[in-house]
Amino acid sequence: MVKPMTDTGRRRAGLRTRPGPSLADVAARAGVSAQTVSRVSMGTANVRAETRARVLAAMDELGYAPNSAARALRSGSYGTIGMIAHRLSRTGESRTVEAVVEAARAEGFTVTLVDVESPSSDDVSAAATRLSHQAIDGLVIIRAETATPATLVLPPRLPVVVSDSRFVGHHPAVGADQTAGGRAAVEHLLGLGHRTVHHLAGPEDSTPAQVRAEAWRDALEAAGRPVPDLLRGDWTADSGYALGREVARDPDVTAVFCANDEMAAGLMRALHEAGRDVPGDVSVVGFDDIVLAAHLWPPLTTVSQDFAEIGRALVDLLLRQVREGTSLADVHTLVPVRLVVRASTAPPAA
Amino acid sequence: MVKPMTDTGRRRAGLRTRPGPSLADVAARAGVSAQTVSRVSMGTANVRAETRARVLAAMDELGYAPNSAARALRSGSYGTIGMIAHRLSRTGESRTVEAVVEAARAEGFTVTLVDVESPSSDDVSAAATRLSHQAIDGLVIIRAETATPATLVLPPRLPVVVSDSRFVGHHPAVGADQTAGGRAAVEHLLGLGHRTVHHLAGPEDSTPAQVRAEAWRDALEAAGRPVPDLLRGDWTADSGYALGREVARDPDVTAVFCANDEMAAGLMRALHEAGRDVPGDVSVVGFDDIVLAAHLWPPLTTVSQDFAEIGRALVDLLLRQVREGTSLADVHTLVPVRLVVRASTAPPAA
DNA sequence: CAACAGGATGTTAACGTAAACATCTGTGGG
DNA sequence: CCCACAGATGTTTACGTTAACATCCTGTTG
Repeated sequence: MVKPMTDTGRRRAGLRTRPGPSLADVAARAGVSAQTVSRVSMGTANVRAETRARVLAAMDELGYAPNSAARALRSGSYGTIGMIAHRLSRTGESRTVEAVVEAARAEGFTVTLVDVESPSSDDVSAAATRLSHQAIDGLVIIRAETATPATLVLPPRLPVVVSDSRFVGHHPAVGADQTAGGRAAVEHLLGLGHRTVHHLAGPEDSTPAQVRAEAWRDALEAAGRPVPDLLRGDWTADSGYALGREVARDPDVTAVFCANDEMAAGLMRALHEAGRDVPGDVSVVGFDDIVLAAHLWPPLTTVSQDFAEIGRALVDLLLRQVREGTSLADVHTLVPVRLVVRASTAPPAA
Repeated sequence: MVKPMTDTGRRRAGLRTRPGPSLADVAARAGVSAQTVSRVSMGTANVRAETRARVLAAMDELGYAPNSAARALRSGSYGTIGMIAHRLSRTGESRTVEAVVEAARAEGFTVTLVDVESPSSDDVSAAATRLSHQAIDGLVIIRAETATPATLVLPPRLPVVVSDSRFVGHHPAVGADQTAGGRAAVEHLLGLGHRTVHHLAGPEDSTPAQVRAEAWRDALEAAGRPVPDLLRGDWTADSGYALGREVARDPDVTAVFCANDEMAAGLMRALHEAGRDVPGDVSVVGFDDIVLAAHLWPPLTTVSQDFAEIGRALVDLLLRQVREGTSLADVHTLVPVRLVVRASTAPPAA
């Protein structure tokens, strides 16, 4: 019986594969066995220098690239992390994505990205299932805002981390210390002499928005100050602008803590248009420290989150699970935040 | 000879695989052949409804998830696009990434992301090689700014698109019509009555920066206006601020076209600080239409790029190559831009 | 009633790789 | 001088899947 050839020409036509040369092709050209080529390809075992050179030359001539599917099938590891995000061009999201990609690269992993229409359990669950059909070793979920631990269904046996503290106890989580950030913002404004602080909040169904609002309320109550009605925004500068027009009409408002920088920008624009001075008439604090925060007018006092650290922590927590085969469901990493004081806050007018 | 078992227990220990049940396990449980399970899994061929139900039940009980490595090895397609980007939390980058992910999803593809330290040929080439070792069907390169067609080495046989018009003729490219955008910005300012327009440019080694600067120069020359010295920034708001302090001292400057919105924000801040009114004393135009552009003070007139369309075009061009096995090296898709006039531009003071 | 069509299902083989084991080569010590 | 040993290399096999082909069954039709 003829031994089946493995040369490049004989590939089946129907496959829309990209039919590069295989180990066997390189082996034939270099006059060695496929296993030796594999060893050179992985850079592992003992191969004579001259043999290695011959194999490398053959690889080069044939334009050999290892077939990752076969390699993964054989080795059981893909070198890839899956990541689910929602509206990933937003500041926090894109910076977290960047940080995770960066941290993953440092560990030799690449990142496969999926964005979901909505941060609901259904959409996130579906995305997770879809990703688990791809080649991934683990899964990072960025801010599954409206999903809950009870309704979020994840593929079995797949290591997961979530950047949402609500999932503590269900999945390992990493998050910025939003509570400390909110408290710091409020205390900074009270420390300047403001009687109380208003809050421009994010959407009701968002966990970070809830946490920041709670921190605001707690800090006011702890200081024995009156707690004004909360202003409900939706993260966008537009909503900040709309609510800012109301704020501008209310002379009682001297200090506003905004749940993110974009709403703060909208708010400040509304104040400018109404002829109210920032920080002369109204002090404004944001949250996120977006790139432009320092160059808004006036430069915005805000709470800075260390996205790089969050990314590293997410990847670290995930890869520990991937490598050890364990689950770290009860681990919760809290990354500190930092209040950056700029020119948008000042003592209230006498 | 005993037929080798394929049950879940007998897996080798050394492999850090995630040893889910296989087709064979499901088949055994459902009392059918592996092939039938495969058919159900793919949803393709004719399977009796009752059999299908039994197989689905077995899958469910065992928590079966298809092994994508094996599937890809067999079928030759991964359902994944590779993407290389630089500093991907920047506005243009993150919005392009989002658009590509979105467009890819619509085609049933996921996206594997790699960011590079620098947009140089070396780094991009290395990233491409690294990605080609991963499971990808094609490659999208976002703004390989300092790389050149001559020095950029890509894996053979891998379909590629580049969002950089310099690569036309070498690789299929998609880009916004930056020239038209720059021209529109300058003509808008001249149309308001300004004698000439200054330009705050991006870094020298960036193609988009070059193209925008060229468009600025051409538009001025076409109108027979003097061409002032170009102000060289680096995309950051900080550089815009630094150059803005000089601009603020020069009463001849009445109109500035900035190569991106962030530099425009820095510039406007410097003008505010110097007591120069925008647009009363100086008109400012940006480029990109970032989310905050409408809420800067004053709201920024800028050139809006259709990132969603760019993403769609990139994915379309790439998948056509993946599916047809052809290269479309000479295709160049130019996506139109749109000038958005807001409050940062006005006729010059009398 | 027999042959047949056509759908449902099973069997075989191969995708490219890497682990495990087998074999070969040269070297040094007894 | 021979054998033990170690390093280099080859051979075999299995990873989980799907294409191709083979087979089986059911109902229909001449």
